[in-house]
Amino acid sequence: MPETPCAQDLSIGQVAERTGLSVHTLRFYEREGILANPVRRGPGGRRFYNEDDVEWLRVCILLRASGMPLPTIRQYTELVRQGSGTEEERLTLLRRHQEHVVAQIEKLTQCLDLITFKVGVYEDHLEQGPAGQLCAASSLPGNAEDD
Amino acid sequence: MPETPCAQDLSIGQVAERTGLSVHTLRFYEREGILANPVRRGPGGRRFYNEDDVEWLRVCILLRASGMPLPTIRQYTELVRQGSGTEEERLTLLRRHQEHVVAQIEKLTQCLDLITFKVGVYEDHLEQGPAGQLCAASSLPGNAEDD
DNA sequence: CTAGGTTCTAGAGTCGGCTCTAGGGCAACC
DNA sequence: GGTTGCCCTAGAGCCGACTCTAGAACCTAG
Repeated sequence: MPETPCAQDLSIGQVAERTGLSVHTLRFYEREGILANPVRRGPGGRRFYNEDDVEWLRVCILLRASGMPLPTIRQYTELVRQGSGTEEERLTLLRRHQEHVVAQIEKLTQCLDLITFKVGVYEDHLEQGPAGQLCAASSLPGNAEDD
Repeated sequence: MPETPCAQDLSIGQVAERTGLSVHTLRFYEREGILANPVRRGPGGRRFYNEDDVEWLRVCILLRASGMPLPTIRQYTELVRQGSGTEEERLTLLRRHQEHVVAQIEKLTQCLDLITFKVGVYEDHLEQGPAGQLCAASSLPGNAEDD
């Protein structure tokens, strides 16, 4: 049922601009059930969004950015769509993801430590023997890496 | 030129065990040029690895885990294979990745903040109205999310 | 001597997450 | 009335990183 678009309605292109997603991705997300409210359609079947949709998308983008897979986002979206009564489940889902993100940060911090260590090693190495290979045997055996 | 395997040589299966990669992935990584030294072959064309290879793989796994794409790992591997003289390039590559990881951690920390906030909101909500929906209008309009 | 386990190669398949194409509609401007 | 520009659908294509299959060789134990 195509409604008359009102002032604050946004076209898919405008939403793309505001969210940084492509129009392709917006349609794709819709197919994937990632939109909290069903998209209204204007004449000619054109989608209309509002600011709430944009807000919701921003949340989804953030969830994606933190590694939540689309199926999980859909699950969360469905819970929200079902309205009150699903709060506990939403909480559970968010908590699980929270743990996931914490774990990711820990892992990355670990990696960062090693990378930073390696960077340090190379910096020292380049400071000490800047031009040629003065001390040839210092770090040869294949990988100077392994310590 | 199949060499005689010596005591510390490891089969692909043993390396898989030690690294947590599958044998498939090990062969795949080899094809992708991710191994610092060329894999030696025993009779029947069987691969033999040593502890250094395992160490190198562990580094690669860590780089992967921190989001370095395989082509970049290959690039790094090639620099290492080329030996001394490429230290500056390796440093540049590692520094770039370092920045990347730092940015990732920042992003994730941002996401975590929002998720934690949301978790808090739901916790409060569930504490206040635990059983039924006593305060029906408190968070209805589609997404209780948008603030 | 056979059965089971490990390995080999080349190449196909999978999965997640987009991204793009073809083919068409509608509206506005020149 | 043609051109430009945004929009539509259905479906194909792509990319990264694996993951698996088929068919065959080898080694070891029973």
